[in-house]
Amino acid sequence: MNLIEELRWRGMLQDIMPGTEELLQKEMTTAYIGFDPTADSLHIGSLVPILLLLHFQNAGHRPIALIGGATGMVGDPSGKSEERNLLSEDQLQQNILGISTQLSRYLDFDPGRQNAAEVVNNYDWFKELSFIHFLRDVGKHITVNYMMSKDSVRKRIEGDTGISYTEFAYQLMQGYDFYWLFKNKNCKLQMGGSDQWGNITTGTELIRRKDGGEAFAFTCPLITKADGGKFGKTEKGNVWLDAEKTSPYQFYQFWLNASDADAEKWIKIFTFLPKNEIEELLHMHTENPGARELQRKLAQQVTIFIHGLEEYGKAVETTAKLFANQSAPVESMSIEDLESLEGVVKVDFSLSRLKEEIDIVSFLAETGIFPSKGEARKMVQNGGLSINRNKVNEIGMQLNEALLLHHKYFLVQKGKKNYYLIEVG
RNA sequence: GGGCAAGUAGCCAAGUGGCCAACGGCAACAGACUGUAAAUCUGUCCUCUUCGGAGUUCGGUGGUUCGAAUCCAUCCUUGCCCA
Repeated sequence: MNLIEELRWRGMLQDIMPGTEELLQKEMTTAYIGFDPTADSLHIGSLVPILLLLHFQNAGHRPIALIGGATGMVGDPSGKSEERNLLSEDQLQQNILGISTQLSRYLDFDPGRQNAAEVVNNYDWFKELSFIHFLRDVGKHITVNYMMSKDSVRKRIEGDTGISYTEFAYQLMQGYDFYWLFKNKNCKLQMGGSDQWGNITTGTELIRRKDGGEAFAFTCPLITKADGGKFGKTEKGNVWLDAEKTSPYQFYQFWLNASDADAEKWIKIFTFLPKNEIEELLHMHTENPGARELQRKLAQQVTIFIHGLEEYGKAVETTAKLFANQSAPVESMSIEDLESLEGVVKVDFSLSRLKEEIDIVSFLAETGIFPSKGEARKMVQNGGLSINRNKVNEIGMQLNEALLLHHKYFLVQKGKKNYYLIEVG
């Protein structure tokens, strides 16, 4: 299977320009994908582009990850129904740093390799480009009519929020990126999410008109959930690649909780498992979906890829302790079990405060598990709270030392899946 | 610069002087059912609360009124048309 066939099989190919496949057969090709510095860490939404670059590199081609230091200052209108707020320059600097560090972890930069990966920042070429030169060298080649026909622009023009000149010009900047890389890095291919198609084709158009050059592109479908929800969100917000923001345990849990339909698609996209192995897994899953082997494998592969084998091991262990035998009495958990729960939110609580006898609602608010007593109360009244595996049925329940596990801990559950370990001392 | 229209909770959206913390839908969270799944049903969903209430909201500011999301003035933002 060549690269394109493989990506097609994995469901990672949306649009592709004619000639792209031939190009990839013919020569070692350089391709790039852009990453927006909208936060100081990548989240799992950016995982797909990273994986694309890796597949690309594994197929013997040369990947470039572009960080949008310049374009991030402007804002991409694609997929946005409203004008965006600009990030401060300080914030951007921080984000660029965070993201480039992360990217370097996942791609192979070994200079001994002929197709070693590279990270570039488009600020490096935009900082020297004056507005006048940009207008003369870039703007002159693309008509407004052409720019307006792009989906991202047209939606905003037809909608009732409008689009600023700044965001309108965004596609020209991205187009220029492609042109610059084409000229300076012999980069002939751009990849990206399907929402980038319009921006990408502005680039190939610019290369053609300005230089008579031929450039190529393909895009990957945007990841969706079968139930129509947003991909990559949990009750805690985004799922980040940064272990500080989303612990490996929480990361593992995210994938483990994938629905059957999603897991079937995601196993192909988010793992590098070969076709025959995936087909076997899918078969097993159809036979017995309740075993959730597919979700387990998916979570395993992605967690190992992002956080490594060791962190994966801890995540599985924690999962086993918390979920394997949920009806077992909480006493079956040893003090070691509790102490080694990795990635579960841990909170310290004062023993003297506990000795005063504290009602459950105040306790939940004071530990920060809930932002206010009102919210804690609502959750308890909804039957959504357990302490040491016992559902709290009474709003006025008092906590005291006698209830501590191993004289030291409370295991608090918010809903079924969110655990907190409170250490009292 | 002139004319017209619009701005309501995370989003969409109803309300057009008191019965409005504001109909409805989506999203989100929890419960039941299950497989830590989906679908379905139920509850919660501005903030705080001693669960009796209290406080702050309907682009901003000022005003009319016993009383304003609703009326008036003015400013801001956005769209459409004209110059």
